[in-house]
Amino acid sequence: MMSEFVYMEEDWDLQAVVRGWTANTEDSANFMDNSPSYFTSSSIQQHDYFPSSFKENFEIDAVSDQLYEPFFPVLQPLATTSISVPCKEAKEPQKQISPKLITNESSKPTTSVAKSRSRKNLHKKVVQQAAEGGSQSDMWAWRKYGQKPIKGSPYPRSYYRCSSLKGCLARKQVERSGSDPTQYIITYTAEHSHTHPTRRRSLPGSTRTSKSSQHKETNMPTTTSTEDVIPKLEEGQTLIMEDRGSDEIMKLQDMLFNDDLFPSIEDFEGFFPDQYADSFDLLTNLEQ
DNA sequence: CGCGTTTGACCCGCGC
DNA sequence: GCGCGGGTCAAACGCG
Repeated sequence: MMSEFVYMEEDWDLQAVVRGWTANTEDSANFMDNSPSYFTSSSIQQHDYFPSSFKENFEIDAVSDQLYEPFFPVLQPLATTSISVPCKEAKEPQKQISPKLITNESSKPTTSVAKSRSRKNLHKKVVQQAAEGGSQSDMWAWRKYGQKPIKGSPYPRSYYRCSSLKGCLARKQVERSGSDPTQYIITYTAEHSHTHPTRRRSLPGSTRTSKSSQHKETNMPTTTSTEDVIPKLEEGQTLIMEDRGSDEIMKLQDMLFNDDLFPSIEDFEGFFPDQYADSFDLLTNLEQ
């Protein structure tokens, strides 16, 4: 599976193509061989897009780093051959949106339709190209709010908004590539105004999956899949994810993004008993 | 009942 | 000012 990320700036000019998440790239090979150096507590701490509870849980020690490292998106400086990503916002201090502020804003009644329909304040734009079924969805919950035929394209464009939190400005557009109908262009605009939604592991009725949740044109589910997590890409960073198969990822992400239920050693032991046997033993001994 | 999609209407930015 | 194209709204409806 291969996907491409295209990071676009505020003026919508194409800035860079960031390749990610193919298991065949040299970076991915290095990632597998030298994983401890790729994912450390400090590296987690550097990136604000990890939910706070996530960071707290993972600021443990090197042993736990080794235990968890394969499951998460890894950000690293671009290789010298990669295209740099000019980013105005990156040169300015990080503007953190407080959840309280968002809540207040979203609670305001939408008295002005024109204001809510402003299209010039979406700022960042991340475009992902994925093969059919290759990027079925992400960990966010999306709700379709429109579909429009696009001039020059035989395929319509579907519009989605984040349904995890009222007032979240995150948007997502999905359209089939005109040049290659097997490819889908997924465009993310704006950013989530909240941390990742808490997800319970396979609670009956906790996740809605129905036939109606499939795109009519794209035949891609809009919620609850796992294969791509799109964090906020900053200047000079590359997202690399390892494809472990949807079932494993679903289970792992269910555990790892759950604010209330931190996985136990036993949870992980079932997933990678051989690869991490030593680490499990070590961690178990430390706890005793 | 809550949450999802569908779809026609509406709104806005932009080019002419 | 006008028309076009794209983005959003919101009512209607479906599903579990």
